[in-house]
Amino acid sequence: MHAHWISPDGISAATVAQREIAAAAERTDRIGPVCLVAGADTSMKWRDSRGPIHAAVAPMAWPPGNPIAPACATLVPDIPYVPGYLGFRECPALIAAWERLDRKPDLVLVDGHGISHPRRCGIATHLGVLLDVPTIGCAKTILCGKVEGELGEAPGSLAPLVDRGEMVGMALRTRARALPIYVSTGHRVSLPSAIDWVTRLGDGRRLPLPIRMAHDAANAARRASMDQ
DNA sequence: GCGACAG
DNA sequence: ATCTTGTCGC
Repeated sequence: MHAHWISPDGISAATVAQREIAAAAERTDRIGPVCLVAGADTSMKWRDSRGPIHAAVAPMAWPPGNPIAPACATLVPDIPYVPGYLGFRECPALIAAWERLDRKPDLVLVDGHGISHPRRCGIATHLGVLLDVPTIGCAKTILCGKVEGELGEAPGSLAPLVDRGEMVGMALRTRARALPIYVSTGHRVSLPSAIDWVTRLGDGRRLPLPIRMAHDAANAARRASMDQ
């Protein structure tokens, strides 16, 4: 692990780091028993790309059981949002939240892409490699590639997401009459397993439950810090 | 050079 | 990502 995987010195160093992280990422299953599965997301003020980032990691017992408190952290990012480099902006805050957890989750669903990224290094892959934890990417829109064929209308329908001849993820219809989400391998989880987990963790909404819990917790942290 | 561009 | 209320439809 290298310092420039977290804070590279400039855009070209960041690009080099992403290629190294992508090479270190594992696309096959290396998951232990899953007792705790988490969602990870961030929240920030409107039109304030340099303002503080509020990150949350929200664990849930698996199989579902007693509620578990999410962990949050707030950090001012070094860089504004640049498409393709989200991991450098948001991973530090997410890692700070992760370190506040009493029990570390066995699997993390991240809001954003895994390997469905121009250099196969989306935020789910970035975070997974930095923490050496199994991760899955769940994105609401495409960053690169295109959906091959027609996606069915029924919940559970799948269609490959292909970039430069490589299948990098799947479009998944999680809910009737809703746009699909794009599921990809982050780290240490195969694509079929990723689809299985996202399906199992779905509860009739577009995004899987752990990601929504993290989204809500990050928003609550931001609001608490704002009106005060 | 042009267009596209997660959160 | 985020602002903001109601309103319409299943």
